[in-house]
Amino acid sequence: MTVSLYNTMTRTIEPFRPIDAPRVSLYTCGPTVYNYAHIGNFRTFTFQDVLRRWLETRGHDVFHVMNLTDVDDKMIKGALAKQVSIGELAVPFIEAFFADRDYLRIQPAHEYPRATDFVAQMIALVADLLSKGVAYIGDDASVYFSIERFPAYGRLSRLDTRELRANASGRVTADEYAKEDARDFVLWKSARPEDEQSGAAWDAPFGRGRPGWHLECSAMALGLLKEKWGRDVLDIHAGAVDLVFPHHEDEIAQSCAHTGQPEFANVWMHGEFLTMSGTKMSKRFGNILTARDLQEEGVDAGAVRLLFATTHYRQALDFTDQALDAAREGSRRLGEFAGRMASTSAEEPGSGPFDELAARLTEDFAAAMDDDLNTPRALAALFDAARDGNRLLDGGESPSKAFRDSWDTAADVVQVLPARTRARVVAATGLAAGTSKAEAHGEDASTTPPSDPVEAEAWALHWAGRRVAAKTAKIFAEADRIRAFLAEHGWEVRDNRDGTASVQRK
RNA sequence: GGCGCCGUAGCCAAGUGGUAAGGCAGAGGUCUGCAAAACCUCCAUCACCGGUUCGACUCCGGUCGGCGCCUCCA
Repeated sequence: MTVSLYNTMTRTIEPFRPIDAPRVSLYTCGPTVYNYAHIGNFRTFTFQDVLRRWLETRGHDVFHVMNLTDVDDKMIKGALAKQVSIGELAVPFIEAFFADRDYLRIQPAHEYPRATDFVAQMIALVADLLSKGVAYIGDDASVYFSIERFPAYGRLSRLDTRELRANASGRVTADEYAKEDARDFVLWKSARPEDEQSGAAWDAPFGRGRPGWHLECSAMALGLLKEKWGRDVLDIHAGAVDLVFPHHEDEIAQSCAHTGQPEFANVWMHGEFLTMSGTKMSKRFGNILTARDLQEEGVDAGAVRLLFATTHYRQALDFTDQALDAAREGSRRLGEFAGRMASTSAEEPGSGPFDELAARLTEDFAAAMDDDLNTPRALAALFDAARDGNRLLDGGESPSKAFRDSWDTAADVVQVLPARTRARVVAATGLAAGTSKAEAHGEDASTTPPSDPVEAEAWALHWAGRRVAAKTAKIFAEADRIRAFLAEHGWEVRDNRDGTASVQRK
């Protein structure tokens, strides 16, 4: 079996054939760093993360580039509002983006080129397009790409089959267009005073100005790929659906006109939107939820990723509290099982039934993922394995190495387990490791938890130990009282089958 | 106006021309001092109307409803 992916260019799912296997070049459109990225953005980045992880699991050597857009209208506007340069505006938001990425357990790309670091390459690209005659300088001194002189234009978004309505989205400001054809797009915008003021203007042979939006991706993708592997065609280019037109369409035009290749990328992948109460999450609608909002609410990234993974990446996903709660609970259950399995000895050879489970999990998970990253089905395989695995554990079977490996592989690709899977265990004697005898008798047991997380856990374990002791002595009222007391402080106590107890922060 | 997507149980969500994965919630059990966890059982006929077919949720046509894109939005 090989991985099959839906290609927006052909509108079909096709077997993925790298140009130079096992090498795979992956270019994904990153954030514009004028603000915090919202979870709609991160849904896309998470889908790309799953894509990359699965390709790597399948043995591909992935070279992943994600650009950071640090020069465009929004950057300039934001910089002017804060009286800083676009470069200064970008720094904190890039840092925030990386922090959010780490929170969501998205693997770092190999390269995060900033548009402003590639101005020289972009200028060279524009110069080349001018010399090739597919670009021209308009009346406003900006440089435009001529659609007319690039007949292949419009293949990705099927432009030939539709008619464009001028400014149908109402998003175009009153830009005067000094273009020969309404569909021509800008490669290089001549400098305006506000560009100069925010540090967004560069000298170029064809006039001082700044790059058009689409230009950076072509310049950086081609530049880095050439440097890395000497190639000028990408294996996969991915982004969200709103980039199909015009962004990716224009990238193709620029890039192919420059390289002379028939394709800029062999596979184009686009993720659907995340909506909030049914409408697209967008800064312009004000219905924004950021990753850090969730983090501050104490939502584990595993739950967020499970929520994302329950819907196929090409389907719209409506973000609701109820859906998030469901994902939290599911993630918790998977984590519970993983924790149970981890607490069994890995030394034991494991039982046959677990080997059968392993075979099924491996096969079902891979089949689902190979089928255009069908994460909902892949999760079903994971949940099946957890259920059946729990049943085997209940029956006293021990997990085999094959099963552990299969589980770890699957769990690693989707990353839907909670970060904290295991509750610490306190022994049946009622004494946690390191607990002194005096403490066990309660002389200096504090009734308020320490603020330090490590000490707090020791504190909770101490009380859990006292509860076990009370239970052993059949003083159930005391045992119940301690459990309620710990619950008040956010700790859950659980009795295990073997007479031990565990604590976990709620 | 053009192009396109979607409508499956209380909620979320896969899926196949032959009678519907999985998750959450709910109900009833097993276990348990209690609780939790875990496991077991139960819980849909796939928006509506026509058509094609031996047979459609799955194919075709239409209706209704929701959503996206249409020049710098992930």
